[in-house]
Amino acid sequence: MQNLIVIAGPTAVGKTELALEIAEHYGSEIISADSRQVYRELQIGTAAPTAQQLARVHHHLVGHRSISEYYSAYEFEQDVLKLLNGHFAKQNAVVMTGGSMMYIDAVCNGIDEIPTISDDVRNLVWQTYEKGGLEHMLKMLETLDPEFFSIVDKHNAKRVIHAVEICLMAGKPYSSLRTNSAKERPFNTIRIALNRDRAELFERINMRVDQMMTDGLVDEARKYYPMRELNSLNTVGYKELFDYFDGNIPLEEAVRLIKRNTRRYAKKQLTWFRLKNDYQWFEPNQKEAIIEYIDKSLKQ
RNA sequence: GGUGCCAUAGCUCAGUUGGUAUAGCAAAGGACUGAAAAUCCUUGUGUCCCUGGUUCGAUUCCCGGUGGCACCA
Repeated sequence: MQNLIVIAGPTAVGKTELALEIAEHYGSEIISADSRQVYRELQIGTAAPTAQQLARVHHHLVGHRSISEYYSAYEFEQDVLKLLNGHFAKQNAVVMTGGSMMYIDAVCNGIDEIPTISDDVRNLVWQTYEKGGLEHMLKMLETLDPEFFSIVDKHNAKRVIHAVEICLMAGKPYSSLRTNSAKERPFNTIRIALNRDRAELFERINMRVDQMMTDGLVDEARKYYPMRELNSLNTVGYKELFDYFDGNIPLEEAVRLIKRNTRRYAKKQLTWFRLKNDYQWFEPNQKEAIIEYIDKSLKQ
């Protein structure tokens, strides 16, 4: 049986290096589960694997899209399933590592089938939102899908708007498409999450941001500044620098905010992985224990 | 050594005419099913430097310490 070894954890915890070692140990390649490293233009700010690391182990789903392309958890799920059925079909163990919570979830548990929103519908709904505001969107949703309306976070415009989009696109209520159940997978998943002392983690984050700055993050961000409206650029490390380019904040303030927002992101990841209590937790330096755990969990 | 000022949350600080207390920054907890590094919600975390005194009651007033800063020697 195929085994998918998932190595999750907060940003900057040390996933990349450990995943390389685990992959080398099992003679596997690596599937990256990172919603920003998929964009080939974003190298420095996403801490994408270096040429050296890529040479050590072959990586998949890194830099395979352009920032102008649409990509989502669903596409990621499809891409991974395709790899597992094709390229990795004969492999007993495959390593997947990254910090994108929903992407990992889409692969491990599946994601409900809903229609992809067309540009027409998306534009229409957003124009409606801009004109009528959140109040109006809530009213629309209440009519289109009273069931989802009753449970949606009514402060979260993005969720409300998306639900309306889905209803309009599908021609039926979003809630009718929600299965609330995990998909059966033909492979066994072994889920490992990495963590370390929080002060130490935050220190690593701060230092990594400083390193990104000396590696030329400002130049990288400036190159894509004209395209800042793209969703792919609504990303920590870039959006703060765009504010700096706008003249709204000094550079050192942008750097401070990048560090803070990265720390907050790490905290959010920890919350997610912790509450999905099917992860086995380790410190990144417990390589031997991790391998022992994997060996024990591998299914033939 | 002398004089003055200061000591409150992790940091910078407000305040209490005596009834155990603010803010900002930082932080903590949580939600999440096709844009998720996105988006959204909640939360003040405290020997008010220490000892003693006055008082029903002291973080607040007084004495004495301790530490810091400034000035004078």
